[in-house]
Amino acid sequence: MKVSDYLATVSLFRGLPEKQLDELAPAVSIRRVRKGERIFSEGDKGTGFYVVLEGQVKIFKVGMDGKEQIIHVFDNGQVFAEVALFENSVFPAHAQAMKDSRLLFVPKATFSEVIKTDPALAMNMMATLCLRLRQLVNMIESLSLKEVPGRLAAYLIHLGHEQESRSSVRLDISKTALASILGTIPETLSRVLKKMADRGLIRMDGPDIIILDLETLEELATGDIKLV
Amino acid sequence: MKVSDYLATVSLFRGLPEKQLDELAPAVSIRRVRKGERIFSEGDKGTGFYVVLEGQVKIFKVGMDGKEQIIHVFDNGQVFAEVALFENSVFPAHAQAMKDSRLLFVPKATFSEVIKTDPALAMNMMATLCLRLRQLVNMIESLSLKEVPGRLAAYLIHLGHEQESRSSVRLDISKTALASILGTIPETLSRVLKKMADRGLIRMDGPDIIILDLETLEELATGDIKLV
DNA sequence: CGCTGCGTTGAGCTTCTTCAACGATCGTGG
DNA sequence: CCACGATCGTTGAAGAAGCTCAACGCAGCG
Repeated sequence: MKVSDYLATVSLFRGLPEKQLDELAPAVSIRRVRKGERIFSEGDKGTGFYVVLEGQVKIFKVGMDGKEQIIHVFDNGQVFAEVALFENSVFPAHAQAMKDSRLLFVPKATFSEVIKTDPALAMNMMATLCLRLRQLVNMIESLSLKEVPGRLAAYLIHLGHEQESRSSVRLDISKTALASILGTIPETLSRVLKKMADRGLIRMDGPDIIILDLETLEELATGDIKLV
Repeated sequence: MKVSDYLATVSLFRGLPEKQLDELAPAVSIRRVRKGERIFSEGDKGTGFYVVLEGQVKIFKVGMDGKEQIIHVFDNGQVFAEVALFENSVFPAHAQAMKDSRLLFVPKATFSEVIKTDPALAMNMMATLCLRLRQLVNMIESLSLKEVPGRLAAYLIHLGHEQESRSSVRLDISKTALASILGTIPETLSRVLKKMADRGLIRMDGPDIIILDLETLEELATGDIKLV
């Protein structure tokens, strides 16, 4: 598989003429990282951005006590760290592989050249950035306006939509990581999950969660009811 | 003052050839809103974006109990609601004037035309979006990793940098609004401010806050110490 | 086999919110 | 000009939510 074929599968590059892809291809490189390996750290100078070819990557901040807040988890085909391209400054958070992964690295200079001359690529990039903005706004809403059960319910529903399965959902991450995404700690998540199971809203089966009562979950997510 | 002169003062349009500005100018309109007036609501279709010529605008989400989380406050010269341009969908949050304001409205279609043909404008726009992204990431960090005193300390320091005054800081918003920005409620903010004043970290004087002990504030912001 | 990381459970405590009340300020209308 | 209501900020007391700390089971893996 050629590099330009990889590029073509990335939504960021969708619709780009082959000519442009061929221009990018020779400059990109593939980086393999192992589970747990740090990809970059907050404050590092951004020399380019990444595409996840295979594996899983988390973007996170660390509080002074060591507690992690996961900002984002990226899977196959997704682009991350584009922020570094436009502010010629530094990464705002850390990136670490959650599984053994293969990443495509696109150097800033090369990409800048292409994007300056290609409005379509610029439009794609802006769409990607806007999508990300939207997600972060929702995350802020969740963190500040909802309690943990509400956030969890929203997350499960979201996951259900993503996996197009109305009844069963697979967590593709550890529960510790999920806790961090939800802005809480494993103990609290465990208790909330248990409570949801007790109430008959879900059933747990290892990495799978079976949604038994979607309606009540939705009421939890909107804050209409509480999980007392 | 011509419309294109207004446009030239906006950082988003900085460096644009006059020709492009003239192209935009006839399509934009000025909208006056009064304090408290809703500019758009979450879920509204985005038909364009805005520039604050004069006044102050807040972007916020509302929890089901009516509690507000302010995502952003925009003052003179700032652009907001650009998100609507690229996803042809809806606004992710509400916008409301915090003071009587004059806004410039730039319709989506016009802007899209120009941006497609002008890489410089596209680059500016991406820089704006990335800056916003960065701010939101920091906000998420704050909300999930720091306690209220830490968030407040970080906010005051940030304000000090912005206003380039190391000792005195003016809140250009109500304390209720500040509470919402910090993801808390006025009562809690009031107590924390009082505690900081008691500890000799700050002194309050109406809308001004005098920073007496920047060093300790910074330790609070990083979580090194607590405000017990 | 023992180690390590993950998940779970319990007890106590901190932080923040809720609810209620009150003072101050400001704009408005009598 | 004063009185009134509304909004904002403050303060107190009580309660809820989630965090910390500690302990333990369990699985995977060297």
